[in-house]
Amino acid sequence: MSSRTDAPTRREQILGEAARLFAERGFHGVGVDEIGAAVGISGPGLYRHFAGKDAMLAELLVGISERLYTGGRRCLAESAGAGLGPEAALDALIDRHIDFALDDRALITLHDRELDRLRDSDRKLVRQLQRQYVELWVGVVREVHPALPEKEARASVHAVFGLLNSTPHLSRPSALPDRATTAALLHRLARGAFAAAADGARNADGAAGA
Amino acid sequence: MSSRTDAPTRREQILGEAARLFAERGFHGVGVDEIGAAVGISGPGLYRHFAGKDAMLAELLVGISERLYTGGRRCLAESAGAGLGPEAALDALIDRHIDFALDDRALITLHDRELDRLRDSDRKLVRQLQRQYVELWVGVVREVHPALPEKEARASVHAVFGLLNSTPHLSRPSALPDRATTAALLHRLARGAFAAAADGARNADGAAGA
DNA sequence: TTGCTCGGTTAGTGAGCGTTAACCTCGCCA
DNA sequence: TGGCGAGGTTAACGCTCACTAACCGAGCAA
Repeated sequence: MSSRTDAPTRREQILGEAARLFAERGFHGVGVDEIGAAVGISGPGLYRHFAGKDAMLAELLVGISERLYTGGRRCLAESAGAGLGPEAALDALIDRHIDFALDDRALITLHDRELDRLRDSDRKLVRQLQRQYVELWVGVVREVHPALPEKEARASVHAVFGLLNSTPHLSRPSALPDRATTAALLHRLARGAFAAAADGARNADGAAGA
Repeated sequence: MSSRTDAPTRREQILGEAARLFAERGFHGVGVDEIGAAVGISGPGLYRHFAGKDAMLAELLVGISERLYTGGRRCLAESAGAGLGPEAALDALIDRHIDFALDDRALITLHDRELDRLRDSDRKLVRQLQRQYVELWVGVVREVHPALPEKEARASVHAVFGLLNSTPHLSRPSALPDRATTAALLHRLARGAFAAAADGARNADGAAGA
């Protein structure tokens, strides 16, 4: 009984600020002194909590990949457990991902920006989790849209991730409508994209001209 | 009579390699020696062509922003000149952006990743060009889908950029279908996304519940 | 020939930064 | 009360890296 939005431990506090700073200025663009200052201690004090700057990034990236993947699995399990069909499952996956993109913008940004700064083993782990997460989506998308070939489904999933993850790239978030409207809009965009991909694949099936 | 895929000048060669390297490992992750080595000269020889590392990044980012914006304007002008409607104009914009995303993957990656490494004046310029480019799209999208409110149209355009720019993020491009198929797929995804955004906006107009 | 510019070279410098060392001070348990 | 570990501090080290200095050889014009 201690983890749920209790007072954040020092480690968590550091990770949060590090994520924000890394997302803002890039891993190499942020010094340890800055991270320390952001949590009120200075510089090398961080080494009481982490082995080094790399370790912070690794923990962030592995953490988010795991949360995305296990969260996605839980989504599908719950949806199946409730006897719902693939449409509802896809909706649930999309909504969960949108929550992530809107709530943890910094982490989303890091996720596809700083992956190659990791040690080989960590990078492999993150890549594997990402792949599994993608395959989760591909499976559901192809249940909803059986006409879509697997390769195109996978490319579509990647593209929709780009779509859903686009809001953190905005310079000033004030340009967005309120959260609920934005979430609904992103959801519609994603569903519409998948539907169009499948539609086009069906039409192009026999007639591959203009 | 000297620029069109003639032998690339040294400057262009350097810029090309720098773009590739920056995209791969980030601006701070690449040393000048590496860039030099990539074009066969070593290290400080670059300073005969550029004032510094920053200048290369600036030229790359300003260059791509300008090409996107002026390219988009030309698209619309040609489309209007041919007496075509907004649907065709939107298709042309999308296709042009897809060409960009597929041909200049490195530049697309840099474009939204390293913008804050620039001097203030350059960053302002790039931001302004980006804004103008977005507004180009917003105008056309709202002609095609008048039901879509401006704020949502703008957010949708940003999201679709994320979608179209997603392919460079792929670890290995071999996962994609061939270029023509990919381009067609991306086009369908983008159009489908816009259509769904507009559709939902129309439906949600009077009934804002579940 | 002379001499200048263009585009290289290698050596060196100075700053920034991740990391470590050495030390200090609470709070707590025996 | 005495010790000790957890979590800080400042100082310093060493490496990396952008950039500069000094030099050089080809091409070419006068």
